[in-house]
Amino acid sequence: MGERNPMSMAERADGAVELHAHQGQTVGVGLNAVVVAFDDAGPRVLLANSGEEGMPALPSGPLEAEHRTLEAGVRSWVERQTGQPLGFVEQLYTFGDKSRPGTRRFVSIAYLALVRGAADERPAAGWADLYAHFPYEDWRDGAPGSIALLREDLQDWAEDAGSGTKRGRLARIASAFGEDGQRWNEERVLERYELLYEAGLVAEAGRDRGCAVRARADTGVPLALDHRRMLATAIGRLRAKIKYRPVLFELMPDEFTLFDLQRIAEALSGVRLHKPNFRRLMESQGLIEETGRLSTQTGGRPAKLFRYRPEITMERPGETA
Amino acid sequence: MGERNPMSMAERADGAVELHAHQGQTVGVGLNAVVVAFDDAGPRVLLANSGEEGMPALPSGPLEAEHRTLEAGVRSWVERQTGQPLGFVEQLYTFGDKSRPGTRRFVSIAYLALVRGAADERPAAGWADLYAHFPYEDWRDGAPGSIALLREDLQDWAEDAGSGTKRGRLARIASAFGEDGQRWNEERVLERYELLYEAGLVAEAGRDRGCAVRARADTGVPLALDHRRMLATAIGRLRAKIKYRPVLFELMPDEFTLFDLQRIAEALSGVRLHKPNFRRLMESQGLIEETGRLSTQTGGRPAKLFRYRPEITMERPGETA
DNA sequence: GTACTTATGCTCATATCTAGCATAAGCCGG
DNA sequence: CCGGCTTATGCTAGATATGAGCATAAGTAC
Repeated sequence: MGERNPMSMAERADGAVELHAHQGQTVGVGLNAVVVAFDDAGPRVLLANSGEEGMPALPSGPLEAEHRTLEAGVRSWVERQTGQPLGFVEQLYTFGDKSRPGTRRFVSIAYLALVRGAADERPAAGWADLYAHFPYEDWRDGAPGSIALLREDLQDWAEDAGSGTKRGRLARIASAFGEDGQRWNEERVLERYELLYEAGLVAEAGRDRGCAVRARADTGVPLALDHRRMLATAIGRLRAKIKYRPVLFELMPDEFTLFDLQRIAEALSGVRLHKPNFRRLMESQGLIEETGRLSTQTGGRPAKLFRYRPEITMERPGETA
Repeated sequence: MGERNPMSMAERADGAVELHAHQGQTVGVGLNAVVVAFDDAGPRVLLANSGEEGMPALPSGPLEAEHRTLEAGVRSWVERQTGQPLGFVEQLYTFGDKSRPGTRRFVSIAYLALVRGAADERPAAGWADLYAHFPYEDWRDGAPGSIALLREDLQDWAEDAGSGTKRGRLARIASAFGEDGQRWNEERVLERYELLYEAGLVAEAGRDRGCAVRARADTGVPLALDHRRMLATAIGRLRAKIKYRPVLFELMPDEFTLFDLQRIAEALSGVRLHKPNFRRLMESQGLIEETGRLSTQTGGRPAKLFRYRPEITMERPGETA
C-alpha cells in the first residue's frame, strides 16, 4: 500500500479522518485529463503509466497550490507526466462517489483536451488507440464483429433478473444499443459502458467486485480506477459536440483537405458520413476558407487545401459547455 | 518536487477537515444547488440566507463523510437549509479558481435541480424571482427596457480598450447580445453575465474589485460569492436542454394543458413560442398522453389535460449530460 | 493513352421548422 | 337566446435542412 499504488489516497487515510468527519470531510481533489489526438493510425488517447494492477491510466494528479485555476492544474499535470502541452481544454464531469466505506473520499475532476498530431510528432508520450478501449464503438466498417456476442451477453444478464428489473434492463439495452427499431446512437457511449459495467462484462467490474468476468465478446482494454468511465464520458461529449461546435479544428493541422476533416469526424463519431453532404455542411458554415493550394497526396485528383478561420468563433474556452 | 511519481495523490491527511498536500495546498469541497421551480408568478429560484454582505446565496454546504454520493450531498444540504426535497438533479459545473492569493482554495461543485411547485406549496422556503437576477434575459414581452442602455454601457467598455482588445470585446458583445445580423440566442446566459462582470457592470464586480459599478442599466440583483455565475450556468444549460430532453416535465404538476407547458417553456427560455408549432412538437414526440379530462380554467374554450409518460424515457440520472 | 483513384458539383426526395389562417368551444353581458 | 370575447385546436403553404444518388473533373500508375 505504499508509493507504488498511485491513487490509493483512499486506502491511506488515517483514523483522524473518520473521527472528525462530521465537520465536513477530508477530501482529496484530483485532476484527470482525457487527451485526444489523431494520427495516421486513427484516433488516439494519451495514457500515463500507472501502478494499479498494471492497468494504464489517464494523466492525472492532485490539485496543487500553484494551480491558479483547475484548468491550469490539468495542463500542468499532463505536461509534467507526458511532455504534451494542451490546446483546447474543457471540463467534463466531476466524480466523487465514496468508493468503499471507511476509505477516504476522493473527488476527481475530469477534463477533455484536444491536441494536434499525436504519435507523428511526439512519439515519446504514451498514445494508445482509442478504440482498443471501446472496440464496440467503432462502426466505421459496419457493425463491429463483437456486437452480436455482446448483445447476447447483455441479454443473458437481463434474463437473470426478476421480471421488473428485467424489463428495465431490456429497455436500457435497447436504448443504448439501438435494438428494436431505434438505430445506433453514437453519442450514448457512457450509457453503453455503464451497462457493460453493471452487467459485469468489462474487466473493471471484475476487478472492483473481485469476481470473474464472464464476457465472451471483446469489451476492450481496461484502464485504472474509473478512468474508462471518464474516457466514455469524454467520447460521448465529443461526439455530441462536433455536431454543433467547431471543435474538430482543434485536432487539425494548419492546412487540410475536406476529406481529411471528414476522416477525423468519422473516426471520432465512429460512423461513416456521406461525402457530398459533409462537404456541403462544412462549406455552408463559413468556418473554413481555401488556402489556394492543392494537396497531391490524395492518390487521385488533387484536393483543395483549406484553413480554419478562428475569427469566426469567439467562444470563450471553458465553461461554455 | 520530491515526488516524481506521476499519480502520487498519496498525501497524508493531516487536519481534521482538510488535506495538506506537500505543496501546502488545502482544499475544501463545497456543494451548491440551483433549484428551479415555477409558480403563478413565473420562474423561481431557491435561495438560502447568507452572511456575506447581506447578499442572498444558493443553498450550499461542504461535502461530508455521510454523503454517499455528491448528488446525495446536494439533496441533503438543500433539504436541511430550506426544507425542500429535490426531484431531478444534474451536475452543472465545478468551479475552483483560486480566489485571492493566500486564501484557502475552495472547489465548488454546482448542481441544477428541478422541483414541482414553489411558493404555492412551500411558502416557507426562500423562493425568488429568477429574472430579478437577470432582468435582461427575459424577452417574453419583446426586448427588455434595459437592453438598449446595457448595450451602450458595454459599448463604452469596449471603447475604453486598445484597438486589439476593443475588436475582441466588440465581437464578444455582438456574439452574446446578438448585435449585427445575428439574432438573440437565449442560451448564451453565461457568456452575457461574464461580459457584464468583466465590464464591471454587475454589483459582484464592484464588490470583488472594490470599485464602484458604473452601470446605468439594471443588471439585476446580485448574489453572494460567484453564485450568480452558477445561476447563469444553470439557466443556460436548462435553456439548451429543454430543446432535446424532456426536462420540462420535472416542473409540471401531474396534469397540465399544452399551453401550461408552453408557458413554462417560454418562462425558462425567456422568449415567446409559436403556439401551433409548440403543440405539434409536443404531440409528435409521444411523451405525453391525454387524460381524457378538460380544464375549464382557460377563460376560453376548455383545454384537454395531458399527463407525462415517463415510461418512454429511460435516461439514467446524473452524468448523461 | 488507358485504367484507376479521389475530388467536386449537382439534383431530387424527404424531413423539419416557421408562420399565418381558419375553425371550435367555452365564457360573458345583454 | 344572441352576439362578442377568449382561448384551444387543426390545417396548410413556404422556407430550410437533411439524406442519398449520380455525373463530371483532374490527377496518378502502368
